[in-house]
Amino acid sequence: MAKDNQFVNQIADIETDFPRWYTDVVVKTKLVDYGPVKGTMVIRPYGYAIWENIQKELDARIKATGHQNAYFPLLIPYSYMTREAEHVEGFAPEVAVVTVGGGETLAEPLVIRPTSETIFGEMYSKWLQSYRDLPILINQWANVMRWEKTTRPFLRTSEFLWQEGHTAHATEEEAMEETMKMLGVYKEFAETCLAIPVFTGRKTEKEKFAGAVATFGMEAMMHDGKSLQAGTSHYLGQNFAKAFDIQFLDKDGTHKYAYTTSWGVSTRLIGALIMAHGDQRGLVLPPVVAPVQAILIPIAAKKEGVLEAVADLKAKLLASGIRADSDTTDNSPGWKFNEWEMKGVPLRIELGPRDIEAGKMVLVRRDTHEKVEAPLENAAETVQKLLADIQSNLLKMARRRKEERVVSAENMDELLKGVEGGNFVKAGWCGCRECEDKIKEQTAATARVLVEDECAETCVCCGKKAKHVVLFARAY
RNA sequence: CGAGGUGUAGCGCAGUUUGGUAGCGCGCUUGGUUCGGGACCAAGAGGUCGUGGGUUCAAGUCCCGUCACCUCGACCA
Repeated sequence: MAKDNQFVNQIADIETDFPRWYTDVVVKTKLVDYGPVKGTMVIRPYGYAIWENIQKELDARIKATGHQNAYFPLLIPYSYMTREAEHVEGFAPEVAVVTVGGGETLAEPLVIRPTSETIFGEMYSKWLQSYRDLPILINQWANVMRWEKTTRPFLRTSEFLWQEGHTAHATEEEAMEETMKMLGVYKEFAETCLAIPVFTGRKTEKEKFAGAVATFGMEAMMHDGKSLQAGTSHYLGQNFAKAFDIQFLDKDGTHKYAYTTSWGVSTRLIGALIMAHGDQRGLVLPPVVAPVQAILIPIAAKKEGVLEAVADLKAKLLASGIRADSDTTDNSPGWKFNEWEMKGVPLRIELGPRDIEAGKMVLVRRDTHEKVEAPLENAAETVQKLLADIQSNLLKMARRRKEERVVSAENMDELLKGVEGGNFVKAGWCGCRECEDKIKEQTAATARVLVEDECAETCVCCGKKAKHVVLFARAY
């Protein structure tokens, strides 16, 4: 028991000190380390492997919906930023600007992209001639930089990795369809791969992307009941088309502005993963994106045949596509159990002399801590099945939490009580900015998304007739 | 940008009140014994005390400046 406490003390308490728990976990599990420049992070191999798995799964979905990958430049002429009024207003305060190159002051300053609508817009206006050229469906995987005031690894860093899709369409309907389609892709991806159920919906004017006509977001509930915006999809209308002259000659012989969209998810998803599934022992990674799906721990490794059996089993698992690894260091088994649990590996396999003699292995699930024995024969199938079960169980548990922690509020007291209890709160809203601001001021909760197909009588704040039902929550 | 906090060995910290040869735990290296929930023994390596100046016979410690990072707020994927 004493040793148990010693272990627990290595990470802050998840219930009472969640922020500290988060930073403890990301650093101790070697997902990330702080960079020398404020707000920057080094994504270490273990963390980057998660990102690669996210990329692999999401990229396949982006391509399956007809998009192609490309790469646009990091540096954007400052003047591009100023062409769309709302866009520059939103992003100017947080761009990093390059003013010197090769030792000389530049004629025009360059911004390090905070997002790429402007340079995509500029290029699309060059490339687009005819309605036959539409739609243009391009995605890029890139880094972007935003000079954030306060930062936390994965959740908010000055530089982060993401994918940004930028599309151009002939009609409003098509562009809107694209916007919703990609929001749907994100939702399916989050649930299937990350085991994170999400709320999706339209954002309020205040929370909208700078320069968009409408922004749709997906919000995920974290362990502490706060919300994390895990992805967004924007319908840009003709705002950027007009600012960048993205025109085409239509069938009817007239020039028309295109309708554009943009959508993105970032390395913040890794933060979502950590905060949605983690527990007191550390990370809990869904098998689909876990860098190591099964960790093999030899017991009494120096006894004859143990290491050979471990290597043998590992090879078998690898051969059937399971991301298996073995820990053959000199640390004690107990040390390894705790270490790999903290690192969130979905499945641990113990193999010792007694098991080998009996032709079996011991399997321990990270999600339930359930310990089972299984024959070494057909080990790969057993492991595959367990991994699939862990994946679906994580989603099930997250879904249950998500459903249990949505409450309704009729007035400000109920709204405050709701969010203080770590809930998402549904409430009526009159639609005015004053009420939205007042709610934030009094409850620290913001409008996450507008809820469709639900009605409310009155605004939770002013009591006037409600226009929308809004999902309120405190957010990261 | 506002409010707090912290900079001493790879990591976590003590030492600063009251100035007097740089310490502890973990980790690391070597050898040995161990191994089914964070093992143990022995011997080692490792620090211009964030940085610049000042006071002093003497500064990790006192004074002035400065930089960085962390946390919390206002802004954001």
